[in-house]
Amino acid sequence: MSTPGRGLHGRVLDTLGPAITAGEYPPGSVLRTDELAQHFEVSRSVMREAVRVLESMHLVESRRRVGVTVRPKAEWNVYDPQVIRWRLAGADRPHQLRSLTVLRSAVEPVAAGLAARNATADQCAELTECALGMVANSRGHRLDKYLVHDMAFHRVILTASGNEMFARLGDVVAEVLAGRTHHEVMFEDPDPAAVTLHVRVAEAVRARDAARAEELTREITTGALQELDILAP
Amino acid sequence: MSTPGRGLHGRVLDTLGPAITAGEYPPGSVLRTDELAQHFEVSRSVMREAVRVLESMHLVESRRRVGVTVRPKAEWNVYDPQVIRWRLAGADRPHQLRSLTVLRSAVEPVAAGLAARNATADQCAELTECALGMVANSRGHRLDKYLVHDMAFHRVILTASGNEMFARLGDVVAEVLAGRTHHEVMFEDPDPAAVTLHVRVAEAVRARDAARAEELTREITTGALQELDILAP
DNA sequence: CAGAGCCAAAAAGTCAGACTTATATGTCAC
DNA sequence: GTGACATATAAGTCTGACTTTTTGGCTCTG
Repeated sequence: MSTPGRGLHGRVLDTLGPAITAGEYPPGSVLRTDELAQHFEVSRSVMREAVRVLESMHLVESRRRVGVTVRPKAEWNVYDPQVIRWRLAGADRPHQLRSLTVLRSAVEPVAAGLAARNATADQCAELTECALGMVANSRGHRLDKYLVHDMAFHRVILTASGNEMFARLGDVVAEVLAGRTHHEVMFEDPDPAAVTLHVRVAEAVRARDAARAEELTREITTGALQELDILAP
Repeated sequence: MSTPGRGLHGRVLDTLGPAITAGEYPPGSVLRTDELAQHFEVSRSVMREAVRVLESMHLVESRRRVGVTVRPKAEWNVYDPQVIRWRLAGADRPHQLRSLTVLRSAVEPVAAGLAARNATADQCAELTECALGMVANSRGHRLDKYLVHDMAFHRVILTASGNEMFARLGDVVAEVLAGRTHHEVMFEDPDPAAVTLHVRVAEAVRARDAARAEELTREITTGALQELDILAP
């Protein structure tokens, strides 16, 4: 998923990015390129490249005679996959997870509706395959295998919608689902009702029933939201 | 909105970014840092910074011994405001506009529902103010003033939802609305029905009626979609 | 004492050149 | 043909000198 160590500047970002998104340097903090370069033991050129990347994510702003200032959270490019990963790895993971789940609840139903209209035969087949895979691994503590099919299912839906903006959320959704399985409380087998819903969505898409696909997906995402409310009311 | 000329590397990006997103360099094309530096008449350090930014947007990939290769469109960070702006300014503007409008149709209704739950008194007031501003400028070719209130209205909804991911779409929606007014066919006064819907959304939010706010907003975004279908069926 | 204007320091920005490192590709022996 | 090896190439890194912008204080004046 991630691309660790793609150059020295990447190594710097791997620790500076998480530090900033975790609020270690509060908004308004001023950093100096030279000091950072010394601290990370890299040349100024490398440090400057790293700062440029942070700047393009709107995490910081670089101004002459003042330095590199951390921007308020509200201005960050929260859709940048890198930023999302950093935040999911940090302290406000729960908050981030909730935000993303709400986003899912808005996007996925509409995407499913579009998928019912636009999915190719191959995509329909892949969808049912994923759903069957979920069913097959829904009992007996096979959470890992279940997860693989679950992620694939949602990715296919988003891709099959035919909307590039939706498609690009595949990674995000996958990360949310993985996070739920690995870090949150999910020891037991998945909810059978949820599994059934996935199967029915696949059927609806195959049957080109957009309204039903949308409604069923809405039930899935609503379930995901409720799950969060139960964990952290 | 944009930040023109924030350094030499920014100047380079202003022409190289649009060129890439416009497909001027098709996916797989190989660029060389040195050649680019010469072409733009900047030093290699500056060019490298520009490349790093493009890389963080997943527009290109830089590899040793190979060069800077343009990535396939499907991998671009299409949520990056900068990328969105570049694409809106380029050839696939219609396509981008459609994608964004579909995204709006998914997000805004849910955001409105949440706004009805979470909006502060101030935000409710601001919302009605915007709606009234729209009404006041809905007749007599006052499209510019109407647009200002329209953009503000949707921005307030997205912000008041309390979801940071939704809030960050304020700029995008504003740009879509502005685009529709300035570049697409919209000589006449706005549809009176749409104006009324905005007023009713404001009322619903004030009345804390989430379901109604969501449904009314869905009608607004559906209208926006139909508008596109009429223009380019 | 207030305000305008000026000066100097500070930090980012830019450049040029030398050197290092990874790696794609071609070559040669087997 | 296959594997090991050599080579060329382009990115990556570092350093040091120089430029530019901007801020904050200082002075001069009314």
